[in-house]
Amino acid sequence: MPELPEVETVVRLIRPRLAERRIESCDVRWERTLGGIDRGSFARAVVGSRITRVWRRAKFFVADLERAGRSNGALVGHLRMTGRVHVEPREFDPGPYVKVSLALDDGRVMHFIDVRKFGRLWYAAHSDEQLGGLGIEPLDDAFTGEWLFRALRSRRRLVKPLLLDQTFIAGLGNIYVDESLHRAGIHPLARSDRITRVRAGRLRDEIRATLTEAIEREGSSFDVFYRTPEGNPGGYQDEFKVYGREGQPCPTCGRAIERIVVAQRGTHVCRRCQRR
DNA sequence: ATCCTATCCTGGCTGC
DNA sequence: TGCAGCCAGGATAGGA
Repeated sequence: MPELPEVETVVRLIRPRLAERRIESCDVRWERTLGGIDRGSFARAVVGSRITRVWRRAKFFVADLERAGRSNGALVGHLRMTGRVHVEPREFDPGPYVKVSLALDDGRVMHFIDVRKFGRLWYAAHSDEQLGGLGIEPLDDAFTGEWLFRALRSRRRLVKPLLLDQTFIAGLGNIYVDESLHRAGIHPLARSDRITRVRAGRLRDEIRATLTEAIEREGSSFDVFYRTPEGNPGGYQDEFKVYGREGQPCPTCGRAIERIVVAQRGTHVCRRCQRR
């Protein structure tokens, strides 16, 4: 599923194709993708705008807009589970699952494609409408071991659901939480307020290493859904140590990886390497 | 404060 | 081969 590394990959690939482009028209095939406004309002808001900057926050991608020389809010997107973004020539066939298409002034078209319809492409007068409640960005300098230690201690929750909570740390999803916890030797059912300073520091380092390595590999593609905007799969799924490896040996100790359910999420864990 | 369940969706898989 | 039923999963709302 698209998490921080996948969205970062998407942003890096679409940025050069969107920056400085003007939106000339739009075609909305599934209105609910717009997240609450009707297609007419959406079109009035975005058509005629120029995209000034493309960036990422957590699992959101953002395209800042400007019209008549003045800031005009932003397009804010979330791929949820099966969303994809393509920026392609007019002749490109986006397939049956395209939800919103934005025609650009260089002849290309940005397509928002989504099989399961959970993804969203909002127009926001201010991007904080979607981004305001998010927690710390795990690749920011402010995300230190000491910060994480204190933050974990200030809550009394199971560590995995807490790491998935986007108001706590923004950008991690099921895959990278399982991988980071394994690399840090922490059991997903560990209580957040019982994690020591040393182990919190280790967890911070492993979260950052996991995300950084995944970005280098252009994300993870373990099923048919996630592809880069150029249609290529990512490569990080080959590095998974626990995710999707139930019954297979732990790369560290050889014990069979177990699959349990934590917070209604499939959770992959090595009982020998990960301590509660 | 925290946890649990349902909801949104549909392709793909399992089992008969 | 066909089909019913279940599952995955990010985020959120509402209830316990």
